[in-house]
Amino acid sequence: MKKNKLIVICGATASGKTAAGMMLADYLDIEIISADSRQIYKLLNIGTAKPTHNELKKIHHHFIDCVEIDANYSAGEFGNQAYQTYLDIIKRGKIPVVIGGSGLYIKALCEGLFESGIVISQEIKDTLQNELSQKGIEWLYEQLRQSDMPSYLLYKDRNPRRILRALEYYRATGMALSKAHNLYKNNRDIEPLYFAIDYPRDELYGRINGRVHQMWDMGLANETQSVLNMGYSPSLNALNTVGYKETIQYLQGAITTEKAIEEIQKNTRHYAKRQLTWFRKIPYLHIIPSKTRQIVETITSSIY
RNA sequence: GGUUAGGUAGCUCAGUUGGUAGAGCAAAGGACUGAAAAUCCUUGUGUCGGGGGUUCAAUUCCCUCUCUAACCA
Repeated sequence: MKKNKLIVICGATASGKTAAGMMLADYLDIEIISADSRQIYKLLNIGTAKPTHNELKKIHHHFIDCVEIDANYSAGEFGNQAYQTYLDIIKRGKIPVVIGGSGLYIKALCEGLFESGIVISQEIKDTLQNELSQKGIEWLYEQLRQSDMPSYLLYKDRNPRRILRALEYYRATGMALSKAHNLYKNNRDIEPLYFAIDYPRDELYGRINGRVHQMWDMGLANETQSVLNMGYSPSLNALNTVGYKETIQYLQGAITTEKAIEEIQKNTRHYAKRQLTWFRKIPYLHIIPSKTRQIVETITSSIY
């Protein structure tokens, strides 16, 4: 099967991905598939640095503002939906361009996560959550040893999220997650062309610090307050997001404005660092210096 | 000028009954196939403010200088 090339622009937060997309649109007839796990939510605008109304009007963006803030969403779901969107864009004769900072979302779209069609019940998840808080991570880890040896060896760091995930899959299906990974491969007929926008670290951190101030001045606190006023719980996954979790603390009176801004800046830097770790390992990654002209030139020249 | 409390890792501090020191945070690196802006792992040598003294040995005791804070003049 001949694989279709797919342009993917990644990069840490605040590295100018949106702007790069806008530049590209002047040269190519593109539609953007956003691979961003937070811009996908409705109501979260300022803190997620969503593209502006004008930008959204200029280029058709997919997967922005399309999930309720209290919905359970996942990378796998995104991967499948975005793949359909990708096929549709191709069919209409346009060029799809993936832009985003969520590494796992990009992977889910371009490579596909494993696919077994299993939906895990809330009951199983809640039970495991209780076991974690009552019996502790070591007990769960031991459960994993008995049910899924490869995962047991893989998750030596005792990351509760990953152990929980492996166990819930096992309890729901009776099959080890590691086995399912090998059994249900999901190959996509996509040949991704990865481009990463690169900034010197201190310059990137400077941009992040500046942008957080902008967000605050644009009314991040008001936006957060109005979401809470609608009755949504502060513990929603969507609100467990850099920018919002600190602002919630501020609104609750736990920290000052200055502290909130500092914390958001710091946590955004941490986030950016994790993104860079993820992107660095992508094979055949084209690294583009942070000059928009070069971004367009590099991308257009490499797709033909 | 005087008194007191301090000057220990980038920051906030702990500690050594004298044998050259350790936490948290920051920072850096890493993992991550359905919660991923999430979650988790690894990494700590620094003239222990300067100088002198006592001692086999001082960052730790003594003297002195210096800086900071508070209070008293």
